Amino acid sequence: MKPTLQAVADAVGVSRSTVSNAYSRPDQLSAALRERILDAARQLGYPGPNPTARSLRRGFVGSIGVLFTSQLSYAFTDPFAVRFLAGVGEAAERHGTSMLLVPLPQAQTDARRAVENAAVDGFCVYCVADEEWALDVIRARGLPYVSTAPRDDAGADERFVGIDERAAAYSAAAHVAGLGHRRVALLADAVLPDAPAGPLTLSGPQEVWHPTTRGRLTGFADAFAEVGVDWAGLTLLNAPGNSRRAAAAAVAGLFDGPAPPTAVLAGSDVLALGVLDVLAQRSDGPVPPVSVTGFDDVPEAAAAGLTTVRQPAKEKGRIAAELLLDPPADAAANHVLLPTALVVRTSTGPVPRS
Amino acid sequence: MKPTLQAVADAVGVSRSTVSNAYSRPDQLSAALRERILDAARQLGYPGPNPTARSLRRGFVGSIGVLFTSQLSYAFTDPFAVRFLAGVGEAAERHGTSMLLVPLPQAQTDARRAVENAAVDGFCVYCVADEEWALDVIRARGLPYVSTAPRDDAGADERFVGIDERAAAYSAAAHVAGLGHRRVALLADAVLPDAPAGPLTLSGPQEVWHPTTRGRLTGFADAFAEVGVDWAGLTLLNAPGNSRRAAAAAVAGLFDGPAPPTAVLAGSDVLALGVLDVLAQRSDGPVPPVSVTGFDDVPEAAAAGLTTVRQPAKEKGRIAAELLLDPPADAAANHVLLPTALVVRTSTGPVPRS
DNA sequence: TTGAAAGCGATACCAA
DNA sequence: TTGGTATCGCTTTCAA
Repeated sequence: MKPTLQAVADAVGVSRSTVSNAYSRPDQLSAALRERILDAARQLGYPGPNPTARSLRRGFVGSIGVLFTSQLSYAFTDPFAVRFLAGVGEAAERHGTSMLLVPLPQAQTDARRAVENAAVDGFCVYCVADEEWALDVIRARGLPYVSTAPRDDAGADERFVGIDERAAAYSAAAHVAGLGHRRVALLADAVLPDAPAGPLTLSGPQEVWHPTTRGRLTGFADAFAEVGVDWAGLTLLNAPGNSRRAAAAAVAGLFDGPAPPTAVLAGSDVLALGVLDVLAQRSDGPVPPVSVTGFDDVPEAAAAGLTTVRQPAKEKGRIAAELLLDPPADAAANHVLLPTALVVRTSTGPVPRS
Repeated sequence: MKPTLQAVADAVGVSRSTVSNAYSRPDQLSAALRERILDAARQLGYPGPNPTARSLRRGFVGSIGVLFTSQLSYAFTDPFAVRFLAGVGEAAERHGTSMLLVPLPQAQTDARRAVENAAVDGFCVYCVADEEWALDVIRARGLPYVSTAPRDDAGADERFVGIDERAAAYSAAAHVAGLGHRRVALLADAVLPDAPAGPLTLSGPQEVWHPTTRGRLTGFADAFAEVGVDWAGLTLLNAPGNSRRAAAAAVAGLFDGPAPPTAVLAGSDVLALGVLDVLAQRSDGPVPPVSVTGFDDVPEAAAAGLTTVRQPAKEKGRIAAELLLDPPADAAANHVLLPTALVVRTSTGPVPRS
């Protein structure tokens, strides 16, 4: 039987309250008595107050949840997600708070249950797919949360950290348009739920399912509309899962037609790198170069010479956690927009004369 | 006031037990009643049983802790650690268990407190530095744990997953020795606690502080002893923090002497990459090439052409978590040794004729 | 400075 | 199938 606080109290001959105070409120008893209690505890092998019982009584846990609306492995596989986590960890560490990573089962019902059962004081929601159901549960639990995906119906008091997806995407597309590209493919994750990898037809970017993807595709479209290429003139490709492999699958055969695109704008670096993988393997004779852009500026992008839009990944995580751990009094400050920057490298260039 | 289970019971006109059963043991009541209860709960905005109260009563939490005896940021920065985490996540996901990442404050006392307070059912201990104190706390709490560092006094029942550090390191060193190198530097993290970056003198590898580092350095020494280079003939360098930067600091000036080493054996890929960084920047005239080996075979190693010892990172994490989540009945199976393999790339070559 | 008593919100046994 | 009752281990007024 593991010793409890009661056992220590009995051993020393004081009440439970006093032992509790010895741990949590040293100023409530004499230093001597405290020492005596702590000694007895050591003697008995009492490991300190049971965390769960303490949490129940106190009403808070001392840890924040990080929710990835996807497989948990995504959190450690996607380079952007990893840097986001690093930021959360930094803030959590400074705050003396733990991070709980909650895996979500595939089935909706079980996933809800998982969010309901997470012993946390709040959530950072890293949105990979639909998250509305998760936010519902979190709100029902009365827990605070910070979202990183733009939400149309976000209340003014909703805590958010993110970027201006549309403007950021525009900057990349305007660069490519400025280089003269007109036959262009747009490649993104989660264009529609459950759509397979490959081309897709939508009547406009507003039909895109995922809010982040929607923002980026809209920005891409903005830039090309300005140079006379409307939405119908762009090739839209879905790459479910946001992986290099998905990107490769999505662009399969893309360059084999009579008038292949001269540029591919990807919704993430990971996808862009997947496209570069494919292009690098096309050694079937001299091929006109294809311009490729990414999004995020993950570490791998620099080595690959990828032109991309930089957004501060770690910062995003850090701020998300800080917004959760000590929310600014000023309501407006709960909505943070991070800066982005177009980083031009070697993966983009003028349209080749054919 | 948030509704409690009691409130739901009152609303439906049943007892608390029945409501509890509706959530946790559906087979204990009629489907009709269960529906009625769940409906009422929805109506009242009851988010399901309070996780903390449930944990207290049930005696377990449903999450495992991952302990990095270092800054939490290490977990997301070090490529090997990230892959380890991915493995843990995979197992946790399959098991429906959450992962708690516990940041450890610098001060020992606070760090102990953090381990005492973690609401988990067990720990995966990823050893970066001294971990003995943490294991003490965990044992006092009566919680199971899995260690990844070889421990001299490990009981037979201690769960462990790792590699034969010494033999693995030997394979790399033997390769380098076989190429003819005799003037060699060994570079490692945590050779001695609190030692600064740079050269260090020890009377033998058994004096090395950290068990993992000790194993690897011993393996290196084994190989060179076989070709007549004893411990005193090797240059030992400490690189605290296991970062590229630490490696760079450690080898500063190393190649400027009259008889510089022709090879550097690093205790990790990260350190080896740091050495390659330094070597790449030495553009002061034609320099004889220096052979470099790493350890781990992280993703970055391949691109850098680093000769290294591969160990299965993700596998290690996965098995650690599995050992924790459902320990094999067979005691011997609680001690898992993973295979390693020497991967020869371009960073090693024959000794240049000077 | 110390202790008595009242929960925190739920679960599980056992009886009905 | 359902409900009563006794905990789970601790914290926190409040009174002494």
